[in-house]
Amino acid sequence: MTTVNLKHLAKELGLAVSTVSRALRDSYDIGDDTKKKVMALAHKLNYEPNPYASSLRKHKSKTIAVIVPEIANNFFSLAINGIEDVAQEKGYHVLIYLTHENYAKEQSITRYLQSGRVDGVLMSVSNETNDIQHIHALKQKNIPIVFFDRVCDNVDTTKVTTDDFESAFKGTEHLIEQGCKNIAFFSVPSFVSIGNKRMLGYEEALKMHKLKVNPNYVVYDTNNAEENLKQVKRVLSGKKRPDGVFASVEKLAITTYHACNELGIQIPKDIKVISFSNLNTASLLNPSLTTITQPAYDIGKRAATILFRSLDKKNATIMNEKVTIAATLIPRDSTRQ
Amino acid sequence: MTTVNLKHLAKELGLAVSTVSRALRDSYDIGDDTKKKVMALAHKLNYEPNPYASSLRKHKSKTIAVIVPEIANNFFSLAINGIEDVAQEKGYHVLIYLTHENYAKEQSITRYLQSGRVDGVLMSVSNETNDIQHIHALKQKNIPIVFFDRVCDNVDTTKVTTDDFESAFKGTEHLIEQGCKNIAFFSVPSFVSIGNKRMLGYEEALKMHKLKVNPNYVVYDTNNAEENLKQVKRVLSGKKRPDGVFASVEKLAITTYHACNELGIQIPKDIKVISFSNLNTASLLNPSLTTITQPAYDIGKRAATILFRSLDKKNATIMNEKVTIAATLIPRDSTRQ
DNA sequence: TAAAGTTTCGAAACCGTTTCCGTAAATAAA
DNA sequence: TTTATTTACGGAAACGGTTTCGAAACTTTA
Repeated sequence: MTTVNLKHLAKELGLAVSTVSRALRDSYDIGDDTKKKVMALAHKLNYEPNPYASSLRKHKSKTIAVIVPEIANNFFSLAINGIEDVAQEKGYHVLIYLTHENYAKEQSITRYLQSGRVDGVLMSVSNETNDIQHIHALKQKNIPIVFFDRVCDNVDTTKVTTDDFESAFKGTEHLIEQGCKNIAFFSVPSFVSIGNKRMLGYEEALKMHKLKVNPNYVVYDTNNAEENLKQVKRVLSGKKRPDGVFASVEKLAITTYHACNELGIQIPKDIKVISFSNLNTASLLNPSLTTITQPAYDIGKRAATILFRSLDKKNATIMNEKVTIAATLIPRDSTRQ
Repeated sequence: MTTVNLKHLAKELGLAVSTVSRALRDSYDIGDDTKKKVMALAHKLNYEPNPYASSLRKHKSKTIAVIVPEIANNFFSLAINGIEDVAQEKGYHVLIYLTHENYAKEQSITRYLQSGRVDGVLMSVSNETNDIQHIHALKQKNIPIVFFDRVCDNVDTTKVTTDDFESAFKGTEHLIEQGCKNIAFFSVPSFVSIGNKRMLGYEEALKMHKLKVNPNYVVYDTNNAEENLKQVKRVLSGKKRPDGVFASVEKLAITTYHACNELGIQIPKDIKVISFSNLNTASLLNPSLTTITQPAYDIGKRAATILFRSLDKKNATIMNEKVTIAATLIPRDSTRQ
């Protein structure tokens, strides 16, 4: 009930508040025996320093924000896992904010974070985010940001991603090697970093193999499951049905499976499917799904490590660099010839 | 850079800090025109109140902690989704802590939270948690806790769960109806709330149908994927192989699929499988998996709503009640006769 | 017109830590 | 012994809000 604070400890020990404070943080100018006495009483009374008082005084909260589009998604939940692991190790706390792929929400969240509640931000932008005013506003308040996966290329900071271009290129090439000639591309809008890079990799592979890019084969995530299914079915039941699908996001691979089930299209006989995905059941699907698997946990861990390293210095400056971690292509039945 | 605070606003307006503070919070005893002036300037200068100063003074942080065993898990990520949704709506912030099913971690987290960093806690205990001292310590600091899914029955507070006993009963009965006579049970340790209740439901169904409970058919999650696979394979390759598997947690259903693949056991011909699961690809598995699906999102939402309702009152008291939300059994191919 | 009430605002205390500054005692140097 | 230096600690300001108390200025009532 009556929460124990420095004043209580000080009174009980006949010391000054400042002395107790320094003793607890093992300051060099406090005698060893007083330190011991203070520590002992603090431990006995279960003293826990008030983080708000400390943060107010120090202008440091030992807290970061993680802003992601969604959490019920294998990639993001794994990334958060990685983030939380280093956070716990470094003594940081992590606040979670979901944008639900909604730009307005993303804006109001970043807006709020200018208050100084967090020391830094880890972020994967929503697929509606076209403008970066809100990001710059945060940076101007000296709050460092590290992007992961879905980055803003024209913001000066570190971005941790997979090799999206190369992976998309290889994935598309894999489909071509398996005999596909008409390859559909299901993705997020191309102003989103990953949408753009993966699209470019896909197109490059097609060009390299003298296949033509068919704009009718492209579907963008609408952020609405039913609408997505409708769009995918439209493409798969068009007059010239594709014989391969490159899904740039897991969600649309699932949609493709459902669409094929409904339309009676057989994978991989009629159409082959490959997807960026972190499904841990990919090998158990019917048919098992060929995936380009991103090291989601490592990406989160890496991004967090970079952020914390900068936060632990006095001048929290973050390099403008791109950190790329390779994804791995795991061939399975969905692309078997 | 130079963060704008109340003092700046006050000086610029020629008002007292207290006046500005009250104007911004629309206090009744400030004139309308001064209010407007204050609001205007605050908006113009992009003023964001310092949450730490406010929390320090008010002893309220508008922040809750969510403590879960893991996050790369469909149930928990969906639950967190529900939690974050209401939190955002109510203007609360959510701190995430992962225990990784580790009791020591759970202890140190709850220990730390006694500092008053959060106003309340939403929690699903680890499967190592046998003792509840750390929970009581939190309660004695007047920090309300609401449990969800994995609860502590002997703590006086609200617990939000699914109807674990009934669901396990029905799930087991479903296997029996599909012709199973020797049903294995793969679960979490039985001192965990869900482990216990689901086990009882399973046993009750067996008794009701005059089937005997075979302790050799029980496998408990060891928190180690390889070990789990070994245990499951041991049971599935024993002299008297079960013809049905009730997986109390999704993870072990996946393990069962892998084990069957490796051992050449066919589902559902040789063995039928049902599982508590929130896999959104359950219908796409090979074979599609019969699931008992918990309304994870709703559970999170419900638990959060209850917590916030109590926090918004002055005397944060939480009823000692059990809120039960029904799970739904979705029959699929893995239990087809 | 004086007394009473209302409206609108300012001064200052307060929340719990951290930190700057100062000082008395103990030790070292001259 | 006197003077410098170190050691060990106390006092008080500061962080940025919120809240209590009170007091002008203005309005209403008798």
